Amino acid sequence: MVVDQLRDSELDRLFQALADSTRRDIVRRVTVGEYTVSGLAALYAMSFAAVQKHVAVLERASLVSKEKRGREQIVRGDHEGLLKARRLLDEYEQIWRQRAARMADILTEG
Amino acid sequence: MVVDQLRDSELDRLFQALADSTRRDIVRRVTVGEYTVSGLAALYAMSFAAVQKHVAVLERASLVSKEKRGREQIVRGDHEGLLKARRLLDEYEQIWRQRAARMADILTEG
DNA sequence: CTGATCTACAACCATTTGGTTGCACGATAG
DNA sequence: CTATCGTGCAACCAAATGGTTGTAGATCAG
Repeated sequence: MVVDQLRDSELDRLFQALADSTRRDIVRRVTVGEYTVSGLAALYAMSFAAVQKHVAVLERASLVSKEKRGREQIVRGDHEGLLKARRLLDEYEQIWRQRAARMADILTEG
Repeated sequence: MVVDQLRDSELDRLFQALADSTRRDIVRRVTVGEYTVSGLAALYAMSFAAVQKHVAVLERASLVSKEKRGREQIVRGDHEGLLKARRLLDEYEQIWRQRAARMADILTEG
C-alpha cells in the first residue's frame, strides 16, 4: 500500500543517514549539546559545505532539527528519527524472539 | 584509534544494508523461515542477480548467513548484525536520557 | 552422459553520494 | 555604510549503489 511505501522511504532515509560515521558523530554531539552549523564544521577535516550537507541529510531523516538564531542556525538532536529506527529494530528483535520460542516448542513437542 | 575505524566501517555497512526496503524485507523473511537465494529472488520484481547482490550485502553486514546445501544456498537470519545496530541506538537513547536528566537537574537546581 | 537448475561473478549503465569550489544573501560588527 | 560572518545552494567530479545481461561452474534429474 501507499502508506507502506511512504514509511519505506522514510526508513530508507533514516538508515541511510545513520550509515556514515561523520553523521553519527554529529548526532551524538548535538544530542549532548548545541552547535551551530559552522561550530560543527570546525570539528571535521572537510569543507563547511560538506558538513552543511551532512546536517541537511540528518534533518531530512528527523535525526536533527535546526533553529535560526540571528545569522546562526542552532542544530539540536531530534528524538523522533531515533525512535523510528529503534522501533524497527525492536520489531525485528521481536521476530527473533518468536522464532526462538517456536524452536523451543518444536524441541519439546510430542 | 584503529579499533574505532574498524567499528565505524562495520556500522557503515550495517546501516547501509538496512537502508533498502528490499533488504529489510529479506531480513524479516529469513528470520521467520529459511529461503534459498532463488526462493527469495522469486519474491521480488527484479532479476536473480539483483537479489543475489542484496543477499551478499546483508551477509557482509552480518544480518544474514548462508549455508550450502547441495547446489542450493540456504539463507538464514544472523542475529549478530541486528544486535550491533541495536546496541548503537540504545547508546544514543542512553545519551538522550542523560540529557533529559541534566535538563531536569537544571530546572530543579538552586 | 546430458540437460536443467542454482549460484556467483563480471561487465556495463544510470543514478546517488560525498566531497569540492564558488557565489549570493541576510545578519552583525565597526 | 561597509566589511565580515554564517548559511544555503548550484555546479562539478569521482566513487559507490542498484539495477541489468551474460557467462561459467557445481550439482541434480533422467
